[in-house]
Amino acid sequence: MLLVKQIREDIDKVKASLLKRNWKEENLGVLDEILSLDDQRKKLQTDNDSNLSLVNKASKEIGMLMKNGEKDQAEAKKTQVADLKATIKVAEESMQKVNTQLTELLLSVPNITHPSVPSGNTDEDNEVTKDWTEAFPTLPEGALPHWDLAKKYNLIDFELGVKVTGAGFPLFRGKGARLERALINFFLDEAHAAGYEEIIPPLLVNEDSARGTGQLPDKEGQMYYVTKDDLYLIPTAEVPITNIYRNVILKDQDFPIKLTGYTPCFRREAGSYGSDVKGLNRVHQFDKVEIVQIRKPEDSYAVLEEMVKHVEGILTKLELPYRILRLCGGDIGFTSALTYDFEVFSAAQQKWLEVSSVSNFETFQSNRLKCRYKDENGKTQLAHTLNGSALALARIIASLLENHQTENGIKIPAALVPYTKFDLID
RNA sequence: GGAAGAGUGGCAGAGCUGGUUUAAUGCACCGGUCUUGAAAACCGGCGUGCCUUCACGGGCACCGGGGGUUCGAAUCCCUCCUCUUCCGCCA
Repeated sequence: MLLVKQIREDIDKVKASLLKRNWKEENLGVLDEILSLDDQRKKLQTDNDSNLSLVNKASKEIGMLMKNGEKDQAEAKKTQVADLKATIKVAEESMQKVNTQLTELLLSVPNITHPSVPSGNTDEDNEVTKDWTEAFPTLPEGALPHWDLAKKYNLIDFELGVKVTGAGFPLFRGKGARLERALINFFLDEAHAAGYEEIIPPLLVNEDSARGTGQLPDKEGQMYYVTKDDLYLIPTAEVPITNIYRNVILKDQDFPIKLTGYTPCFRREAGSYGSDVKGLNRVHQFDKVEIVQIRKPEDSYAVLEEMVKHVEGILTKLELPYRILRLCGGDIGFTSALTYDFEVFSAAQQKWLEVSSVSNFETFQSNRLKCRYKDENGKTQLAHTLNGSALALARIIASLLENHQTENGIKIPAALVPYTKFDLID
């Protein structure tokens, strides 16, 4: 959520950013509406505060009068106060109305994009910031997509997942399960080596947490919700891990904050049926290792690059051909200021598959979270939050299987063998 | 799941028979005096959000969350949450 201050200080910048996100010119009026509502809010508060002040003074006087036994005067004061309170009640109702409206509008405005974000409408307008220049893997005759490979080698049983739970809940078995577990450990070790503290968070979160990272109110339908206990299944480890810092004021020595965590992720994916749902491309439950950083604003963009390098390192060790995209205004997420997507080329499907997304949210998320720090002048400032998948398991398994298939079976990359304890799936 | 007790500022801890409490006091922390330096001692500062002011400053709200009673609530009432202890159940 943007601060009103951000809009007030440079409304043209915000407008330009919205246009880059392909907002229609006529919808930009929401910004002026926000400023006008904020003005109303200030006016109402100023007036109401002075009335409250009068009530406080009068109450003290009544106390004194009562003590001195001057009952009549005290009663007279009381009726005065009653009038004030009637006024206050009305004022507070309109304040609440204005505040609700203001929040609602603020929630509808996406983050200000970084100047480097290219304009564009669709994923075709994303900027390739690092392309794959080497040769793509050459696969044997009759190379298969991962869903066929998974079946052939008995790694993933989608039908059993359907039987036990339903569509989109894959069941891993045998070497498939062991490969999954190996990747989790490999990713966590990589993150640990890069200085991230490992967290095993709860997999269900309360409403405050879902609100803190912005899943509520807008993405409500994407989360599984346990009505009986009023809890949400996490769609990503970002939610519980980032919420560690909800309502926190950090000190200088708390930085840098670098956290990683493995969790299963649960997504209802409502409304997305029909597109790219085959195999592991889109599932309701998948494993992911997430990296999260909370940093001071002056560091956040260098940190974003560092996180990109981290993901690159992993993909290199997995011997997967990848490219990096800087998402354009039309494709970048609502909450992000700058996002890099990683895509792995699947030689079997002959297409690029998205495997990771690394973003800087600047203060957009921390404003909602109320995650702040004291700067060198002792002033409280919003921190910057960043996160990225490092990596999402399901799609990495898919690309590993597809790219490393040989006539004899699927070759496990050398870096992963210490984790799998086998070097070939056959 | 049942019973009892408790939730106060970074921590500890008073206030909780409603009205000089602007939330005492101690510790921690920051600045200063003293000192060659440090410690001690002394002096001052020391929560968050919002409104207002060029500024100094002033105002409002917040004592687990929400609601209520009252002219006035940390203090009384309702409700929810959390923690502690005991009982029950259980990996």
